[in-house]
Amino acid sequence: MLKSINCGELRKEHAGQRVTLAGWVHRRRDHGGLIFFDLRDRSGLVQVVFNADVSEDAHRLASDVRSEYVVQVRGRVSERPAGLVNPNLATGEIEVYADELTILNPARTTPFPINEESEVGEAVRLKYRYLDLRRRRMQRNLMLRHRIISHIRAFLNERDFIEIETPILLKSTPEGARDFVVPSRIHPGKFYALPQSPQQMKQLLMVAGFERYYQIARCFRDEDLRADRQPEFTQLDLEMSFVESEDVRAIIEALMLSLFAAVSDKQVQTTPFPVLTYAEAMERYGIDRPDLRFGMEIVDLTDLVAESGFGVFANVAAGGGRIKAICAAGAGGYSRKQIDQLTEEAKAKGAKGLVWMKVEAEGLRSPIAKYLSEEEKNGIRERCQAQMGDLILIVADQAEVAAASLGHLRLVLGEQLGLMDPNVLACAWIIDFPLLEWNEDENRWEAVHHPFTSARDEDWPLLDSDPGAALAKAYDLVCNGTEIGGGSIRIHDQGHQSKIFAALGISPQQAQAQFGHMLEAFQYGAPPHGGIALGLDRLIAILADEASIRDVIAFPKTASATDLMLNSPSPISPQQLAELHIAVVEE
RNA sequence: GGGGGCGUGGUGCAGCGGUCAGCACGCCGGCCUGUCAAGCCGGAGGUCGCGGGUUCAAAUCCCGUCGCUCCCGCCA
Repeated sequence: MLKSINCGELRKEHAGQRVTLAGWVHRRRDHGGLIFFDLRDRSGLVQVVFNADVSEDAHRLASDVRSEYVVQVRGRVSERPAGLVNPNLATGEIEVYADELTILNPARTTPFPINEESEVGEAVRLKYRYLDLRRRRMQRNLMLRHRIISHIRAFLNERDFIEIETPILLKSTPEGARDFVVPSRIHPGKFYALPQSPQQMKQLLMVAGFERYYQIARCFRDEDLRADRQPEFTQLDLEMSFVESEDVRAIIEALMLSLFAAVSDKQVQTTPFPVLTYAEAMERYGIDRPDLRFGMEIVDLTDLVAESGFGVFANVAAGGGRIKAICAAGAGGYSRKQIDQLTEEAKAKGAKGLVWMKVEAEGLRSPIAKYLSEEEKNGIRERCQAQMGDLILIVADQAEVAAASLGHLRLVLGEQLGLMDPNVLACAWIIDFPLLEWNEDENRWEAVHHPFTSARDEDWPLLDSDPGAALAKAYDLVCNGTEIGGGSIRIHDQGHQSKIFAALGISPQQAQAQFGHMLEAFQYGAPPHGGIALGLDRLIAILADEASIRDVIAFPKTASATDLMLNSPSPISPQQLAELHIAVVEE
């Protein structure tokens, strides 16, 4: 080893010891005859002192050293004199008097500072990702990521789960996201697909009798990117045999609580995690992944204003729509401009307009106040539990539009009013999702979760009569308004699976071609089973207080799915193309 | 596919028709034995992303384009 101890581990009790350190020069302070280095390795910083009186050679060499040089230092650990202790440094009670310095490797001036937390444009960070990763923020994030994944493995191993790897070269399926495909050299014109998730494989592992499987699985989806979506991302993929929804949720909830306690100072808002039905979430929060760190729930005013003198309310109510509201506590002072912005936000989600009411000493102040009776105004105020100084926002529209637009406004206001406490983890389960949803464009039913999801036992007959009303044995885990996981109890018999395929408009021939292996497997004694997949990047980002999952991934892609360091994707040679039987078509 | 924001020395930013491309940090040189964002003195460094247009005059206005980013669509 080129070092005897890590920089950041040195403490007062090491005083007097002779040590060898190796690391990067974080910062250099040159006082002429006296030179200080902050020497950095993964463990942290320690101050190294070069005194011309101690070693003239080392001191002379030290004056040539610059930031980010890789050096080896030998010297004696010494307690700092009184008054020279640095309380901001873990190693601040000591320093190392160097008598020997070796430059292991010099460094060019870096394109951005490594030794400070200043903002740097993301393009530059990504081009020099290896330097960005040297900075404290990314070191911290990736070490947190490691601790989280280690904890998950230990927790599941302890509970008899078996980690099994599944193929990266898989088969393309029509359902779901766009596949990344890999051409076959051996089979002209044929392609593998990268897994969107190991869904089918993990079910087949249940058929194989492993009973409890997990995998830290890389998944690939060729869709457009977002702050929380990368073309490749990591899931905790998990599957269990002989379980019901509650069993899967229980083990994941226990895992989450144990994980949070182990790696985070954040407070879990509610345990056990609240369980909301999808319908309830949509009704109260206008979204299927509500941020439960704050209230401001959506209330329904339809019954109060159905006969209102305000024509819009009466007409919407008469037309089968709903009049819904949220009450933003303390936002009664919002300016005209601020309310206009809220109106734009509501319109972006489909609302035709936004009615506002300010609760003031003289009563409700609102452009529509004059059209409302005292009874209506009092009713609204009471239903909204509005206090003096609050702002009530009302949308009258089809139920879905009213809910979606108010759900969006709720998040905008939650942000503006500072209601999203970053030190709180508000987790919840969302259950009873619809099994199917109607795809207008393709004029057919689609699986909401995936085509292997079981309907609730009592809902199977609905597939024939009212497919949209059937609810699934599916569950999502939501934390602070982010969906961090989803799963379901699967279908484990051929009959139900065929019924789903039929409902999805997949012919028996198509089903056989695409999913024949699954249907066949179900005939050989498939156990009842279910599982879940957690988006680890999102979970880690929440725990790391990062807004983008790029900041918890070592080498992420840009929003346009490129790698600025590798310059990928890139063309391949005509020889490679020929071998793969691929012709590139110029557009 | 669509909409918004940004692009100016190495980094972060200011300048948004005409003195002037400026500030901070960094970098280079000098001085300096107790700093820890060391200090002091001096210095170098930019075809203002790229292309076109408007104008007597463009970093500044317009069009296009490229890159980064946020959002919508998309993401079983």
